[in-house]
Amino acid sequence: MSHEEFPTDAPAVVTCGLPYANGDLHVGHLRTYVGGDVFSRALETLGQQTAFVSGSDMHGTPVAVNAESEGVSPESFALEWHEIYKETFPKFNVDFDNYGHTHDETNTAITRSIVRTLEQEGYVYEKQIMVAYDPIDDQYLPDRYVEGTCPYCGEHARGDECDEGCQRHLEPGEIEDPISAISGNPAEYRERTHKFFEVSAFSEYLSDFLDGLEGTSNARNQPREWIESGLKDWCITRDMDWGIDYPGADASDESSSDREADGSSDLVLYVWVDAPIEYISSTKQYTDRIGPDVYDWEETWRGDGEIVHVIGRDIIQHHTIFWPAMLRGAGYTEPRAVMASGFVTLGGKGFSTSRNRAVWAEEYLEEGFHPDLLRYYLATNGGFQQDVDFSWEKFRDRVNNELVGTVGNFLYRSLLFAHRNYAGTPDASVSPEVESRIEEAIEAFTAGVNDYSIRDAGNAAVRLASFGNEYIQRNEPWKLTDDDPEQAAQVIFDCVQIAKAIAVLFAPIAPDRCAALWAQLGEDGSVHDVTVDAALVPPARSFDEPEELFEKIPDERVEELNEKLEARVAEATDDDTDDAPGEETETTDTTDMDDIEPLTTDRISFEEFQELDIRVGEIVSAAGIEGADKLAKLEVDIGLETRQIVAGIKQLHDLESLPGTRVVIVANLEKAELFGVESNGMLLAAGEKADILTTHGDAAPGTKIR
RNA sequence: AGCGGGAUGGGAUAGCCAGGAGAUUCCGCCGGGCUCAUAACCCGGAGAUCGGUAGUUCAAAUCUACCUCCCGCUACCA
Repeated sequence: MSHEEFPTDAPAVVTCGLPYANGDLHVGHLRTYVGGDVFSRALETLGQQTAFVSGSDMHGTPVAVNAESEGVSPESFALEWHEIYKETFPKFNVDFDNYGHTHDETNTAITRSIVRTLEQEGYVYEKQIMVAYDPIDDQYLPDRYVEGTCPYCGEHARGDECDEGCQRHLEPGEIEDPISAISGNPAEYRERTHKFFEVSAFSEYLSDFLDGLEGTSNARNQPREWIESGLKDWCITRDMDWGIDYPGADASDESSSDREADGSSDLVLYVWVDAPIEYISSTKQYTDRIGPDVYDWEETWRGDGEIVHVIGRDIIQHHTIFWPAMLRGAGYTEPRAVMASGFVTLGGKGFSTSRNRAVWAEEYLEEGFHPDLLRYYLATNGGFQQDVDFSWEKFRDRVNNELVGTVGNFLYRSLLFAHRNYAGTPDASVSPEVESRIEEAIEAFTAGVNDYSIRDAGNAAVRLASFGNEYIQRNEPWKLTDDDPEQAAQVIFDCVQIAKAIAVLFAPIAPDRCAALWAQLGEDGSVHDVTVDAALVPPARSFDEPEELFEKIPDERVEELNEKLEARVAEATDDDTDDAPGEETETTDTTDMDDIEPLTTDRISFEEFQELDIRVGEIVSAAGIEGADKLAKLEVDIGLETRQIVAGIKQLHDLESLPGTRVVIVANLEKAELFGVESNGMLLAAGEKADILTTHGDAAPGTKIR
């Protein structure tokens, strides 16, 4: 299916993946929201009627568990985060037309209505499954509420997946020796009736849907595997209180009070059912607020709307399989595009919230940086689906060279010249050369939007500014004011026209700075209310002395920020060396086996050596990691605790003979995830053959090596 | 392991989907210019056989196959 180019006559909605209400936002998260905001603003600049919505994702086991551990209700726990998000986004000029949350009345009502429709259409069936239950606290234990032993590898595992061991996803009822994660009570299994959504019925539809899906290619390609290998039906209910109650079979259920009625009484909907529905609900709330004559949510979601989902690439499947199947089954409009962003790395490595290795949203602002700078960086640093690396150095370079040097400088030099010599725009009209160059920029901008490339759209303005610098330089108006005043006026008029075009075309990326520029140009109204045509409308006659739009970031600031970050990481790392391990993993390589090569000439200090916590350990168990050629998972007793360590020794040793072997490990190496298995330390071994180091005597496990 | 995304001058990135003059932009480097401008800006130059191998083609960074190395995903985590 091919789509008409933007702008179309239909209303569009741009949605951002819902932030999950249980933690702070960092620069990595911001990428998706900035991306969505830029895209929706750009659509509007093209003249497309657009709603931009999102909301907080309030439900789910993690919220319930975290709330429990803090001793507050899930609702107030999630609402607290919701309020924070709601306040944070505008600070980055991410201006949703509506920002709701999944627990509000609108979402509850629409969710129930959709689920009922799916039932009526015959897409939902019941099935008995085993669910863990805490008989002492009289509580069912879905997902992460239960812990126990993995039936496959014998590791300690969470109810939903073997998070420490083999990484398998566990079906409810599979885990052995279940205990409650909340109370610690031993749990038992009970047979429960759950609801399943017949996703498998949609495989043909979804396959066609993907063929016509626009956006980034990863969103189109990644889910194909699932369809080709056969879609599984989807359990859409959970045994818990926190969530949207599963709508009763009869149409008469109103609130959530009647939950003891029948077999499905305690069931709430799985969070991934009501989360995307918030896109619809949020749009409806927008309509409710401004009136259907301005924006009609039903035309969008039940008519011919242009639905664009902006998400992180980790939730592609939800938006390209489950969600369109639900929409289809319930008779809603299918999405036109899914834009799945790549991740943001920090200095080449993954963000790690537990190690505090992150640049937090609040922190960025507290450091005094303008939000538009970060927007520019995130939006234009690479293709949307590509990973983007953030570092203060790169940030400084791009701000100083591109925003200050190219864009800011062009605007300032032109407008200052215009103001000084003409008190505004000189009397002239745009030259053919500049007019066509601006038209070119508009085309590039439009093409960028239609390619779902916010980078291209953003660069259109920067390129135009670059042309402006070249143009003013080439024409040297400062020489012409005396020799050829008419020509000087012409050149400066052109420059002001370019400045105005930049204001229009760059506004999606830098809304605040472009609004300031617009005002500086003496234009009426808001730059956010105009469309691309305004770029060629003659500029206002008079304006005041301009101000510099962007400021340079001094090198010292970068050093300072890097030091702060390092110090913080060091502190966080120290903290968890000797106690609770953090949950987050880091993408680092521990597989680098030394070749027999030259000696390193760089010397390290004794202090640096002492930072290594090297210990004697004893292998308790060893097993190959399924699917991996070289990796083996080891349990190593290091006295104080038993560590899981992944080592590249699978084919080099007889794993069965390893238990009992005394080994040497680095205990404070940062954690890594190898082949999906967490490695908490490093086994020392020599050379390509991985000759395992041991001790000569019989030092006990845990003995420190120095 | 399967699947997805990468591998392009010193660094970072574009192009590839719609194959065609030895390739974009930013930084860095060398040389020059300008002085309106936030030591900014403009011009010129050096520098890449576009991860490897084999194909298709008159023609491949761009298509196909295989391979290597990174990153990610793999459904009842959100």
